[in-house]
Amino acid sequence: MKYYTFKEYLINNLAIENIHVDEISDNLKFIDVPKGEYLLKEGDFCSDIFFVDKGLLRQYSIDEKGKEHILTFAPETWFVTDRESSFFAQPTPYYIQAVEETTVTVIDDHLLNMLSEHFPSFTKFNTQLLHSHIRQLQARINLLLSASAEDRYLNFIKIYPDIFQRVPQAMVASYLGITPESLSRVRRDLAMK
Amino acid sequence: MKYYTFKEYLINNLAIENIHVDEISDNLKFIDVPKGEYLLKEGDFCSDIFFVDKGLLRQYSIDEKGKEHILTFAPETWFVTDRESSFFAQPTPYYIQAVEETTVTVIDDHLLNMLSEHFPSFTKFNTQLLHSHIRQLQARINLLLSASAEDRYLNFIKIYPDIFQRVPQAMVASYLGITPESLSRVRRDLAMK
DNA sequence: CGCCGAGTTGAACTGAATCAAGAAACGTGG
DNA sequence: CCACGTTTCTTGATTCAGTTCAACTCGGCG
Repeated sequence: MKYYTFKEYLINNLAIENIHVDEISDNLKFIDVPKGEYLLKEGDFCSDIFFVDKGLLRQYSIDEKGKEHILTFAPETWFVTDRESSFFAQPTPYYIQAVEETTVTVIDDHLLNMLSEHFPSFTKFNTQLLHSHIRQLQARINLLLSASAEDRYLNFIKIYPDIFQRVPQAMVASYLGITPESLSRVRRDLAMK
Repeated sequence: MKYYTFKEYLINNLAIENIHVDEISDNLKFIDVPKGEYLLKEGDFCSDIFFVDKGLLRQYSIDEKGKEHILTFAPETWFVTDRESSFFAQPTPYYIQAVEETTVTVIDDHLLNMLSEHFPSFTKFNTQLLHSHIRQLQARINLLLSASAEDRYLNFIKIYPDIFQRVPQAMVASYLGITPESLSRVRRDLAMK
């Protein structure tokens, strides 16, 4: 499978000339995150945005009973961050962990400013990304408010069929807000129909 | 109680001189929404942002079974919108309705551009608003994934004590993702403790 | 006075959680 | 390439939080 690098992503989405992107290429920082390792832990502050070049991350929290709750899966060409933590000077309540061995491009404040200054379209693009994120979060809240475990599962495999193949089933359950046992039963019951 | 107008809101948040804000004041459009009336209905497209000057709005969806699910309460100084619908050229799945008689300032694309051009700080402010929205949505998802009806209720009255006083209890239940009956019982049980 | 909408209460029901035990799949080293 | 231990998934029995449906109370208002 071929994935976009961050550079290619910029070219495709911002209508920026290859040659101009090269100017920033030298400034790109990458991080390699081995499977199971963390990019961010509860209590950290994060002002960077991470672009996933290869691999798969998950963002999750741990409640008082020690249960994990997955907020986001981030496969290739996705962004993850908890910029909110540094925006509001409050430590993040989330972990960001590599589900598979993962490589990310680090977009720090310096690079962010640089992109905004060099490419007028970038700010607009960034705003659009935020709107898209909001829409997705709202849709998920709506689903959590209205749909059964089964419906949420069906919705998940429809929207993220690839992710379902790449993560343990228990993580999907955690994303859906149900137990691994329940997800197993939901799947069995669907298979029998 | 004294509320900000949109103008005052700008002055307070953007460090803009009063005199400059006057320049845009003439361009402001207001809408009066009587109690129970709609600002937006399922299937509409919305590129405007609404700033609530006075009153209280709710944004909600209706599922296949006819049940309402409240996504947002927007009291004074809050923004509501489903700009996402016009951003992505998909009709909104949500209704925006006045819970009380409400007055909003309409921030349309024209005004938005004007604000961005005149006030460099506006774009940054706008981005920050979006981030704040994201943080709030994530926190809510996290709560829906991890907390019981009782915990969600306690969290709600802690964060929005004023809203709880202003809307029918059934709407709070709908926001929390439980039935009115369940909320009534949760409250009774808490009162007995 | 009587109606009406909002909230409460009760009893039966149900979807999903919990706890505990097995089965299958997986990868690592011999 | 097999054998073993670990992790992942499934299944069953039981419990529980929250739903459903129906009846009732209360306060406001014509």
